Amino acid sequence: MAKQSCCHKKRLRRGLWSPEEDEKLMNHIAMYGHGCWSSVPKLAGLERCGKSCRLRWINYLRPDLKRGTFSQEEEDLIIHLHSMLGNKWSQIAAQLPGRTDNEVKNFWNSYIKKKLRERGIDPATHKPLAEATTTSPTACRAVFSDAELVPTTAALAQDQLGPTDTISGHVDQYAGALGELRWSDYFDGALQGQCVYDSGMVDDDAVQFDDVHGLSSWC
DNA sequence: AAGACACACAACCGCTCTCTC
DNA sequence: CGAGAGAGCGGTTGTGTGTCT
Repeated sequence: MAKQSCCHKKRLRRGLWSPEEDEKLMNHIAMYGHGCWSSVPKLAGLERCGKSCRLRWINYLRPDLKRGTFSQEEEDLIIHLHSMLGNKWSQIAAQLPGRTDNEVKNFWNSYIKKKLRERGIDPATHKPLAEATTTSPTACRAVFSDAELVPTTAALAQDQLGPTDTISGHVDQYAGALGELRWSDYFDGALQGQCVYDSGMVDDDAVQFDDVHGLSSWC
C-alpha cells in the first residue's frame, strides 16, 4: 500500500493556495519569522502541513524573488552550471539571485532541454547527440572532443574555477578543418577565443559560442 | 464555438541529510 | 551510537491557460 503524505494523514488542505492562505502565511512570517516550519501552519491558522507552507514561502511568497522570464544571461549561466553540477537545482539556483530551485528546474525541463536537443546537444550529458556528430565535411559545425571544463568569467567570479585553469578542446570539425580551441573570455552570453587549426592557421574570430559549456556543438 | 492538445508553472511525494536527545 | 524529527532536495504530477483544429 502506498505511503500517505503528511497532509493526507492529518487530513490537511492540499492543492493550490488561496489568496487568503497566502496572506495568512505572509503575515505570520512577517511578524514572527518562520522558525520551525512544522509549527507555522498552526500558529498562522492554516490547515496545511509545514512542508507545504515552507514550499509556498520559498517558491512564491518570499519578497526577494525575481520572477518573470529568464534573461539570456541567466539561461547561459544555467546551462553552464548544469554542465558542471548536473541536476543540483538548489546549487544552480543559489548562483541566480531571486530564482528558486523549482523555478530553475521547471525552466530547464520545459525550455532549455528542448532547446539543447534542437541544437543537437544531449541535455543530460551536454555532449553532442550521436546523430548530430555525423555532419558533412562542408557543414559549418564544430564538435569538441575531450574538452575540459569551461572556465567562463562567471565561473571564475564564483570561485568555481581558478584563473590558471587551462581551457582547451579539440575541434573535430569546423568548416571542414581540424584544430584546437582556446577560449579566453565570456561576455554577452557568448564565449570568445581563438581556434588554432592543425594546419597552423590561427583564427581569432572562429570561436564564439552561444553556449557556455565545453562539450558542445554549434553552427 | 468547442474540444483537443501543448506548454508553463505550482505543488506534491518520497527520499536523504542533519541535528538533537 | 542509534532513533526520531525536521528540513531540504530532486523527481514527478496536477492544474490553469493559450493555441490549434
